[in-house]
Amino acid sequence: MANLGHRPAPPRCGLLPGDVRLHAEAAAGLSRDFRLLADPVRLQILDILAERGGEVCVCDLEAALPVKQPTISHHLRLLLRSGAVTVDRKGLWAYYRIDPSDLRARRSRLQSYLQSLSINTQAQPMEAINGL
Amino acid sequence: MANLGHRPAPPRCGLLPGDVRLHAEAAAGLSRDFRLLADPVRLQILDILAERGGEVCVCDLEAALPVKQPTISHHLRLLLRSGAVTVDRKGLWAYYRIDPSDLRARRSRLQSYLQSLSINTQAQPMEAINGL
DNA sequence: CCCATACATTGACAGTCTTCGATATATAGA
DNA sequence: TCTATATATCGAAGACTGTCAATGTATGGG
Repeated sequence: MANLGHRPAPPRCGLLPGDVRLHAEAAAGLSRDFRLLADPVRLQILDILAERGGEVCVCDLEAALPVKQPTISHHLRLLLRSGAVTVDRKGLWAYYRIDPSDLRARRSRLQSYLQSLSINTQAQPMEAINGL
Repeated sequence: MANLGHRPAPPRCGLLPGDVRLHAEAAAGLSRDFRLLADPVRLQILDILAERGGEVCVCDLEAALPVKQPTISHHLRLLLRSGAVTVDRKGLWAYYRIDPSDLRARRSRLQSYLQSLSINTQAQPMEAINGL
């Protein structure tokens, strides 16, 4: 119905129906993971938290980063709500730290997506992927 | 000059000067990498390109994805300008494919950042990291 | 109590991003 | 040359995001 004589016989145009290997739901979840890391300030916050594991208060971050305190609190809330970091409040201070198990899970997800991208670009046969 | 008697002796507040392990420039570059992958449609496009390595035209993507053709062209342009994909125009069709070496470089960058985050969260002594 | 400090929250603004209709460009068959 | 198709581009609308001043909340010293 789509090829009535005017098309120059496209090699495989319109062959994909509506189902893709990575369906919309999984793509949305993955994109959320990537989006959390798609901001330079958040990347720096996580780096500082990792560098000094466990004894970083907000004022430390404020001193080290090029943004004001409300902005840092905003980013920390995003990191907190996504589960990437935890808080430990002591007196006036709030000590944030990376949640190691969450980080592992997150890295595993991103890695396996990026890995799946490169399987077929290395000129490997399809059978190697279908086994996953 | 900052501790004049009213501060309850904060453990290490304000210790970080202005230099962080991950400086702003590197963080900006990394965040650009993550941002490219921070959209579900782009993730699906890359997945489809990887699944069928090399013979995917825009109309294939249009048939498989939940967005209209101008949107797909827009995302393809972003992927193209960042170097993640290449085009091969033949007649009416444009065949996009993943650039394997760019993908490798990109994955290596993201991986080494995520790796650096987890070193200190595994309860390792500081000396192990200072050696890097 | 009063005050200083650390951090959170609010509200507003500016910039960016995604999306799509409309339109343009290019290619190829008749 | 005329028409149909594939893709690109333009322009605008709407949503989302990062930023910060102002303000609120809680804690602790004097």
